[in-house]
Amino acid sequence: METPVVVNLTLRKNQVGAGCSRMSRRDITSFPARCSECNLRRACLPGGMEEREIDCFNRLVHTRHRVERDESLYRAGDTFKSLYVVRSGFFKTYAIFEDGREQVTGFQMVGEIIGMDGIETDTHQLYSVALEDSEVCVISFASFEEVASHILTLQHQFHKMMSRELTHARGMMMLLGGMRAEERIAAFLLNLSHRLVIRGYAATEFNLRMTREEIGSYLGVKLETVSRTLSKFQQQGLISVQQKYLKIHDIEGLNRVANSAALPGGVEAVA
Amino acid sequence: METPVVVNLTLRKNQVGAGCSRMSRRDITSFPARCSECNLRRACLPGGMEEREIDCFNRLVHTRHRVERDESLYRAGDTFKSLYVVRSGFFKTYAIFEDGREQVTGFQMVGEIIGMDGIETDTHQLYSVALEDSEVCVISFASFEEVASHILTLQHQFHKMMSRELTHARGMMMLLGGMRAEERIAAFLLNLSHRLVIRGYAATEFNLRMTREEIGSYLGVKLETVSRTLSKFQQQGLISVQQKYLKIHDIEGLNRVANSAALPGGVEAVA
DNA sequence: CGACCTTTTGAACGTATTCAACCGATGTGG
DNA sequence: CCACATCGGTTGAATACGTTCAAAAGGTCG
Repeated sequence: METPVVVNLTLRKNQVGAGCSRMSRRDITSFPARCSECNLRRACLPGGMEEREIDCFNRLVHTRHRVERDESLYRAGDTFKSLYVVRSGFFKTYAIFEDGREQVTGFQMVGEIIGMDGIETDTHQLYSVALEDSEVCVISFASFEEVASHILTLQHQFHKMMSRELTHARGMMMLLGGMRAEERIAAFLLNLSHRLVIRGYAATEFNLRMTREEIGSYLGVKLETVSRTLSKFQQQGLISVQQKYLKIHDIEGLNRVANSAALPGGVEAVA
Repeated sequence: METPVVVNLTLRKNQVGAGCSRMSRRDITSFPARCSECNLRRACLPGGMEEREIDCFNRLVHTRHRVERDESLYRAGDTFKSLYVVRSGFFKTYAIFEDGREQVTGFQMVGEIIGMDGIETDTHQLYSVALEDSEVCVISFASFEEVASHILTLQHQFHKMMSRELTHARGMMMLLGGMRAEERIAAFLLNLSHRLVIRGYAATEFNLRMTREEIGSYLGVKLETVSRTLSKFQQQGLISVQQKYLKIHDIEGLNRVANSAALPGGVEAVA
């Protein structure tokens, strides 16, 4: 990476207007709240850093960014410049097969990082789209690497986050390679619930932000199978669903369904 | 990572004898050939580094290590201390479900890195086993991070390698989530072939180092399906197989089978 | 309100799994 | 060195799971 370390406020400036659903310039709100005051700081990149270091890191976060529902954060083929941390809202990433089929590769909620798919080739491999009105913090990757080389904690934290991505991907490989439809869907619900709990939300009651088709695409089953399975879980009294609204009645029961082929490391590692 | 940067020559010393197939001390050959003279250097971690930097990096590689067929390089639960680069031979990594089932998560050949599954938690998540007599270079990760903070090229190269791991894992997610058995197996063969070519081996003729069961586990199908599919490919004149020996007759034909659901980025990204 | 999209549910179908038998290669011990 | 046990691989037949096709209901948004 030869890029000089300069502040890049005009993020993706050449791409505005390239597509109908791209981010437009007015969305850029210059200067976010400070990282040291952000309540996501523990889970975010500065995790484990000292006050002084966080201030230093803070300089990397040039912009906060609004992304409306159905807007792209980036697209496959876009030049990779930045990582994004979800500050509010909900995203999906997906890839497109040559034959046009779309496969969801992940859902990201508050505090999670988006954009690592661009690091290898300096070009994004995936599409990232907001599933609801959202906000992200934008971190210039070149600057980030520069700073990380001065702050070992940060470097290590980043390696851990990439490693966590890998763990997650591996969990998905195991889910897709070794679990049946019911198990996958149970694991998926438990994972969602788990991630919500961590963020202080209710564990057993939430709105699905994605469609059945997106869930199915992510889990490697058809949307009809998702629908049928959710109905079945409802009949069994494990959950209740009406459209996007989902309530888990028997988290232990779901665990039993998922755990008939459970992964070591539990729910975090899956889906 | 609070670990002080010290040379750790007595790699995994407390674990010798813990299991029957562990590496034993006599396997440690102190000091390998120099990285700058290694013909893997381009593809390996020092990729893109200058002569001077490579020398610096070279100091990280404390030991070369023999691992015999069926021996573990590490096991899930082991403390993570080092990354390993395959210098010769062939490995598989796998995870074990709670119910005892084993799932292969990857095959590694010459020049590929093993061990990143330990970074997140400082504990290995996977098992790594040699499928034939092999040799690895051992890189202390703490020292590595230290050095990487001084050599931006190295840091960036490492980020790229982790990112490549992610790309690969994502490719597998797509393969497992979106392809049918025939497609998976075709993609797998093409991927093997591709990786061999890169390393200067014949593209169309090689010995499978793994069993049908391991292939199946990796691809999310049963061993019988692997066997049947290989037989079918043979009948179609695409390949010929006898036991482990495999010859590809029609690489384009295989491509067509795999490409009925091809991934963007081609064969590299898959399997 | 009407058009469209998402979801649900049913029935027929197809692919991969399961169960089982058999073959061949490999390796060990008498 | 051969006999035998074991492991890996192949192949067939029955089964099960998830898909596909189809129709209709429920929501959402202009």
